[in-house]
Amino acid sequence: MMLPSEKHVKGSLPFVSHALPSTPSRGRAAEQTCLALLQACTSLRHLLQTTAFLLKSGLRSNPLVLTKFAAASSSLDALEVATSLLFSPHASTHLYDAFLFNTVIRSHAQSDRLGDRRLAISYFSAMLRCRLLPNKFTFPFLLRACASLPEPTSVGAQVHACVVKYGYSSDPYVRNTLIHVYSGAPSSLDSARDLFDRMPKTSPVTWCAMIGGYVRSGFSHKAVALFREMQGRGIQPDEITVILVLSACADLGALELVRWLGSYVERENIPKALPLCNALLDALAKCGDVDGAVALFERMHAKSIVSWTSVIDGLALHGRGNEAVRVFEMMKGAGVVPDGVAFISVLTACCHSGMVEEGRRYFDSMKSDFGIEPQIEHYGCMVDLFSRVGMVERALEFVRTMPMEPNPVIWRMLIGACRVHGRLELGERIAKNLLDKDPTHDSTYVVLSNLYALRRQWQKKWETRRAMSERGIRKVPGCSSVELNGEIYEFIAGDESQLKDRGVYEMLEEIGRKTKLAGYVPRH
DNA sequence: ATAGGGTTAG
Repeated sequence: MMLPSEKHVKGSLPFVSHALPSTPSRGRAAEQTCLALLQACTSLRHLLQTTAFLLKSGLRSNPLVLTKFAAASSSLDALEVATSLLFSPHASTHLYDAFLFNTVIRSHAQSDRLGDRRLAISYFSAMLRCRLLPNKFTFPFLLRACASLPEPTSVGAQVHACVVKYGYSSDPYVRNTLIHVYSGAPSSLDSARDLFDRMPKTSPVTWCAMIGGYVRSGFSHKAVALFREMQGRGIQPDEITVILVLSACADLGALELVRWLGSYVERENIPKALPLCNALLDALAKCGDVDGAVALFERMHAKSIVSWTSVIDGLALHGRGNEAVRVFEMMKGAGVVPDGVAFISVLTACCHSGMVEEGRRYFDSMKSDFGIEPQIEHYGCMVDLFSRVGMVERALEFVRTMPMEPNPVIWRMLIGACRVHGRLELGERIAKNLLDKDPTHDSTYVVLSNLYALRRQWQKKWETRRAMSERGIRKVPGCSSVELNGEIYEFIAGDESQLKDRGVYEMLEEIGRKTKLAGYVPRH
């Protein structure tokens, strides 16, 4: 039988397994064939067939083939196939090279499974154990894995030490990625900023790493401030900068800046790729211009699940639950399959508009129609839904049937429901329980002491306050922001200093008067 | 043969 040539294999896509020789020859021809087969792999089955060929041809010690094999496995989401071959007891590790490890590390770093990303770091250790030197490509791959761990800083700092040890600490790619890693957690934001400030030469990527870090760590106003600094230095924001700043605006409600960014994109002819349109759409909706968002949505020629979800969420957030549900149904009608995030948005819509039975139906349809296992956030939506309409028993029953341990967010929703609907003893029991589990959370104390105040149990209220201060816990003031004439102001509960002279508090009183006139009865 | 920053989430 003739050995299939590279041309033969490429021309016979999809895979033709009968073209495989039964007794493959060794050497260069086998290598070429295997590489071509790997390139043509489009399914797990192809990959396994190619693995069989690879083993039969004695190619398991060929670094080039192994590297391509790792890359092919990665794109087929079959990392374990690659690593079980690469790192089996029969493998001859002395033939490994840095390129192979880079490929394995990159594949694992890109995976959406947390376990894989942790493995990326293990493979780096394995690389060092094989006495291979990491090169300039290794660290950006490795740091990307660190950035998406739940604890980016601790692992990141260890990798940083290696960066220094192997002499890559002045490489701009590595430095940008380090800023990205450190800026992902509030505890290491200062380290990130320090690296950023000491960058000899910045690129738009450097700015984005820092701005994006502020957004991810929940410091959107700092993200906007840094964006202003960037503009002040005459650096042109690129597409990704705009996306990040829009995301900060969505958080801050900075509608004027959103509109400015929209016109900037038009003026500078920045390509309006889908993620940019989605960011603009979401920011408009979150900042209150839901109709503007819907208009943009209708103009967009390409829409993804993100676009639909942003619209649904925007409508839900502004109390337009019926429209949100209608858009969700339109999305399904358009053949877009909802994911877990889309379900959160439609459940939020039901929640904000009191649609209990609709919410229940959507919750059930997640699993039955789409095979999506509800996460704790979805259970949270349901608890919130029942709680808001006063169905405290039903909320409690729902929590009892949850397959996972309720988180503090859910307990606090229940406490809120108990308080609003007069189930004070029950609320007290839950709050005390929660306090035992997590004695460091500030607002649990406040909520409990307010419950005592409602029942006129002043002694207990005082004791709760004392326990709080004895444990050194202070209430972090609630915070929001307002945009006035293009400036963004922090708006902190109990601190009137910054906005005193700007008519903000007069406006607040005005709003308070109007809501009371409309029939609102304030409760504690 | 291989690099850095990116949109939705009670």
